[in-house]
Amino acid sequence: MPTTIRDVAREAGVSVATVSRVFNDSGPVRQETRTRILEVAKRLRFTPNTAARSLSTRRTHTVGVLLPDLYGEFFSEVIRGIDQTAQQHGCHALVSSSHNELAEVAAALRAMRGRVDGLIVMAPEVDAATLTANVPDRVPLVLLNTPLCDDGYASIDVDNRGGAEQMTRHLLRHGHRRIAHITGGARNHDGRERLLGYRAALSAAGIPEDPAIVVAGDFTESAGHDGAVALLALAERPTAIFAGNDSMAIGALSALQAAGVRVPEEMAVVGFDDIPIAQYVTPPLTTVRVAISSLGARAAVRLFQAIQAPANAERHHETVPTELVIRRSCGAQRFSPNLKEAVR
Amino acid sequence: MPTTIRDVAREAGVSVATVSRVFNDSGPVRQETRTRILEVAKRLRFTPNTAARSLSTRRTHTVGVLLPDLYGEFFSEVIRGIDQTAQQHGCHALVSSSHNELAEVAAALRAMRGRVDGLIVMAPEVDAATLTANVPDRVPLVLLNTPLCDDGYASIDVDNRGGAEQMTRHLLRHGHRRIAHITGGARNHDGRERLLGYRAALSAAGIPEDPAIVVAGDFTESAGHDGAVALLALAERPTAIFAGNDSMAIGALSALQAAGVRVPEEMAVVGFDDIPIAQYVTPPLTTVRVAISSLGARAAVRLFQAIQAPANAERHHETVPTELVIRRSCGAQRFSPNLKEAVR
DNA sequence: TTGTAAGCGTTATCAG
DNA sequence: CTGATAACGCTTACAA
Repeated sequence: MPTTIRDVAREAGVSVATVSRVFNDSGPVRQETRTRILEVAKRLRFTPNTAARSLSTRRTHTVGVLLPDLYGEFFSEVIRGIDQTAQQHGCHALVSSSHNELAEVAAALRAMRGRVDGLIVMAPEVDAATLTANVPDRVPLVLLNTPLCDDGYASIDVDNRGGAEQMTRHLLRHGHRRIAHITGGARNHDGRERLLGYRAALSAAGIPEDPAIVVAGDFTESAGHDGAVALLALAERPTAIFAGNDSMAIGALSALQAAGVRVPEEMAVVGFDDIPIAQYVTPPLTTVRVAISSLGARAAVRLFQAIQAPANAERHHETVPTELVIRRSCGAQRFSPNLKEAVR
Repeated sequence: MPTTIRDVAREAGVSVATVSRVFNDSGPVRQETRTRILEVAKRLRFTPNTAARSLSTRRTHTVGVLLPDLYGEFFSEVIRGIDQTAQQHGCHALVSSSHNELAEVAAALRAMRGRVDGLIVMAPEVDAATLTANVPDRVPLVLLNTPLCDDGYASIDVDNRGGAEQMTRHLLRHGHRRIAHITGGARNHDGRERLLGYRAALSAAGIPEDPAIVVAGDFTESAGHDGAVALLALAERPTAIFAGNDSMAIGALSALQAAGVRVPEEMAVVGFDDIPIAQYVTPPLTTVRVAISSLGARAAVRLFQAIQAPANAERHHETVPTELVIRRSCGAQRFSPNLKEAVR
């Protein structure tokens, strides 16, 4: 039996309405009354009941966050960005992770119904049908790194294609002609886009793609490791490995190290994401920087806009730019001596 | 105006009570009636309102998770463990991160009031007073890696001291006499415990601690990097660096690499945690394994026990064991050829 | 097996 | 400036 607004009202000799006004700054209350109420409330350790409040106001002050998986640094950065922004808006983040199957996403979406004021969905494999079938029309939605770009949803993603293209061009510029790619999986949006960027750069340079050096991965270190092992076994080895993300690049690095292949002298290795640890591996990783936590923050900001003004919320797609970060693993640092980028 | 239980009742020609019974499997309902109700509910896309439900039942089906910060892989693993367990219990995780200051913890704690059925608090610097002042007596609580061990709270932590002691002994056994330690910060519980373990092993071996080679860190890669740089500048260098966690060990590795100091030949480097990436750095990192995600899962399991049976919930302290993982960075692998531990 | 109706703790509308 | 009181949507005795 926690203290209720009624207890406070009785004890302070006022009505519940007045107490409510004090706690919500709605309507006028005489200063004297106000302090008395606040005093009583503190003494009684009163905290408004959230459920009752949201039943009445139809606001939960909670945003749902659907994540594909919680592995690695990437997601923890995203959550951080979201959570910080949410806190600034006096809201909480209800997270639900490990959803890779479409059915799981659907279930998670339904489970969020009524618990949240809005939803940030990061499901690289989600489709519009699943979304419309499981999200009530009224809850604002922001999509993060999903394939749906112009279907009338507010969405944000990283410039995967542009970043991958830029990285590939960078390698080409430094003389590489046989550049391998370890993908993020055929069904993953980010992975597919990065592959497309890689291809675009290659074809722009008039280099035909060799399927033998495009190996399938899944964004884990072990996939990167195995991918590199497979590439090393090739009769005609590539001179550079472009991993679909940093985790795989680090896995590749370890495989090369174990095989005695020097990086970058014998093989250049580059990644994507610029996770915090990237600059601390050996050799420091050349990669494509994505401002991960600001990606989350940006999604949250747009979500709150939509929550506050559902009517004129823009449903457009937004692309967060990427930036090439040249460190030592590509062997090209001397060409662009970006010294600030050296370890600390 | 989303569909309510009343709409469904009217449309199905029954009372709200019956609809409620169907949705909660409480009380008997004729099969025929049940199907009809379910049909109508589906057609009307009815979802029970969570707020109303929890106002009535006093259950939120949500557990709060308070985290000190969301950096690095460690926390994302913890969340994953918690979330998975929560999902099994039909619950959600409300996470709140970035709380390092005591005042922030207090605020976050208060903000969770009434929104959660229980709380998992991971605040390495929290004290009993803050807790009791801000958590209603009734909500079950599980403490994760906090200094409070026997104050009548249910708590779990890692065997920091034992693990650190074991690691230090391992280094001693392999001939090291001058072992440096990069700490996790004086105010951090885990960091302090690990330091204590380090000291215990040294003193058991009759080696006096040299304050010059115990440098302060904060669990970030850059602290590890800077710590290693400082150690290298010493007139009398250590022969081994025991970093308080893997992130710092990786930072140290990068500093040594940059300074041209070979690991493990000239300097052994070891860490703590065994984050997923540890086996993929160069050289693969010798460390102390903590089953991180099961740590989170374990906390969640105990929390649900307490939620289900608040009366006889055990308030004891639980220590999760650690395990020495010997890889190459300590230079001792030949002594215990734990080959399965080689990369993949 | 089903219905009625009294809460659950707030907010908000209207009077005063 | 303050007080009654009707929602808000659901659960749950208690009746039927």
